[in-house]
Amino acid sequence: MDDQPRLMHAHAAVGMSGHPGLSQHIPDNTGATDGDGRKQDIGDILQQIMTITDQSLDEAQARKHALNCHRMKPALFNVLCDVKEKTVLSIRGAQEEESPDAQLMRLDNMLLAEGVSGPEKGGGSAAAAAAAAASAGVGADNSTEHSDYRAKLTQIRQIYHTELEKYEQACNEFTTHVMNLLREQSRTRPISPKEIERMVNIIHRKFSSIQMQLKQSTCEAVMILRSRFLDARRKRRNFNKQATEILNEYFYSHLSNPYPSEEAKEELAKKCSITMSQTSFKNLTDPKCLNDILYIFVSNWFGNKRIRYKKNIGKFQEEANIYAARTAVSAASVSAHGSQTNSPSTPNSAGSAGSFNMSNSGDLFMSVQSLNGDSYQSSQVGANVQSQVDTLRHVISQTGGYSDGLAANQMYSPQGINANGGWQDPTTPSSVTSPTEGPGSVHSDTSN
DNA sequence: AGAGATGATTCTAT
DNA sequence: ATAGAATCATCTCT
Repeated sequence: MDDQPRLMHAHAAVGMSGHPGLSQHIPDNTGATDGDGRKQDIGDILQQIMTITDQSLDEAQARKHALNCHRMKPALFNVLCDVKEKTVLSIRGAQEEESPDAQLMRLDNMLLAEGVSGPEKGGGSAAAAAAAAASAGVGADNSTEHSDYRAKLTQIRQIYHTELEKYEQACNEFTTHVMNLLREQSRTRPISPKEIERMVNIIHRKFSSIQMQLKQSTCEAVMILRSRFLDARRKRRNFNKQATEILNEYFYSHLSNPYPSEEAKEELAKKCSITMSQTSFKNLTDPKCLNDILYIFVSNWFGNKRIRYKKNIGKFQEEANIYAARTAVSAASVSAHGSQTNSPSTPNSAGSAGSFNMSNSGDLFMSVQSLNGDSYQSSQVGANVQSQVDTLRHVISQTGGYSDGLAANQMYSPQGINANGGWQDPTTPSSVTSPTEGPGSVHSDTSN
């Protein structure tokens, strides 16, 4: 601290000796013509400046006035400004300009993507909207969740904009205030306009770092909101029984190629939506939205089903038998009806409960029919499922010569599952596979 | 409470 | 873009 006066002394003395305009004033100053006298004079002035804060207010005011009126004041002021300029620059030069721009840009981009900053739009980003749409189908109170999400996002948006406005206003106010203050003080201490400008920059930087914090916490809030919302997506609700039956029936009746085409999936989604809309999705009023969601559900369901069936065929055997038998029963009933009504190709839309509306009777049943022609008796139509299964097993074991367990296995996957356990040509939609199958194929899929 | 079932998600390959 | 595979997370049943 005590170095400074001496430093100022030295600088001032050196600065002034080289100052072209100052030498003119000096002889008038005290009447002294030698350099020592000048130094003495400046030293006095500086001394007065240094001690000005130690004095009482009145005294100080008087001194201030005296100093302001002093003839050498402008020259000294300029010199002090120069000196200060140089020292301040050398101090600041090193530490300025580390750029937080990259992070700020990232935050800005994110806020823009999330729909917090930028033009107002309904539900935020595409991703968030998709998440919202997907999750809207999950819970019973899904649409409430959806609007909840949007409401919270709007809330964050509002808070962000309010705070941003506040910061901007505060920044402007503070800048103006500081500028006025510095301008005011520049009358009594060496403050150049350049320095004021620099101070304004410093203030802006400080405020922009605050702004960055605001942006950061806004981003965090959005992330938290989103993660909470995405978590809600995992909250699953099982399909109801009818919907599962619809899907299972399709699956087991297309076991050789359980890849429903887009249209088939849409139709399955529609079928499921009838039952689902009354239970799990009763709050989802938009049928288009419901179908879209169910389409995804159907896709998921088939994906899971295929993989799990393939992994453990034995486990699903019983289920396969039941659905095969059911299909057989309904198909037989159609066929029986057909022979009576002379319309054998009529699709079974009134068959077993919840059955998918397809003209196809299913792989298994077609196998049985083609293999056994007249052995499947219409008198058995309406008999209980178990007896149907037994009959079918019996028929298969007779014609195929497989043992019971193996027969069942072979029953459902003769054409479809290859040695690797994969279905043939999984990418081909089931609706277009049948005509290209081999001569021994009995797969018939005329749905859609 | 724990096991198993099941829908959803993510990653990789095609 | 879609399927398979692995995995996660939740639901349901015992």
